[in-house]
Amino acid sequence: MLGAEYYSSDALVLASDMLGKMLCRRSADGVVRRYRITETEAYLGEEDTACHAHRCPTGRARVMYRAGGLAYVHRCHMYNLLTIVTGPEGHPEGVLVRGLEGFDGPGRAGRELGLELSMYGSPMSPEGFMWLEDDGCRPGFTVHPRVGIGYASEEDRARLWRFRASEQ
DNA sequence: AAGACGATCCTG
DNA sequence: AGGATCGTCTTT
Repeated sequence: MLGAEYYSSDALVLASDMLGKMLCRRSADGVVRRYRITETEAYLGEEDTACHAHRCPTGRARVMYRAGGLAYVHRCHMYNLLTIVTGPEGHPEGVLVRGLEGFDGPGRAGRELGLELSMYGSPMSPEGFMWLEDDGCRPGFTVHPRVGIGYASEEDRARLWRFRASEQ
């Protein structure tokens, strides 16, 4: 089980590191399901014009300003997406979960996890709804531009901050 | 109070 | 290419 210290690194380091980790979800009936993370994206601070917290510290992204290890659940169209808050308090960053094994895409992953907005800000720990476990899997990966951020600056759109685990 | 838009997905 | 569909933010 990965504890609070794990989430204190920055989102760029953690986005690739989370590939292959198990995302564990305990549902209301107590059943725990585990999903391997296959795709992520990093959102890195106020300077990142693609980040929800860019010049907007009081809106829905306010949880990104807290110390890493919390769930930032937010709605996009009809789907709830999961971003895992990372880094130190006061620096808004996080890792968007864009794919789980068998559930490609952030919306599909969120739907499978049964994400609800009431999980906003909950800790990534067995005390909360979800947590991460490391079972030793260390996949190779490829890097890509982030998706769906047409509103961001040209240089931020060009950053290769999306990470996909290689097929094995 | 009303409108615009989105870190998406599905269908045709 | 376009519709679904709702929370959040912006504008009246």
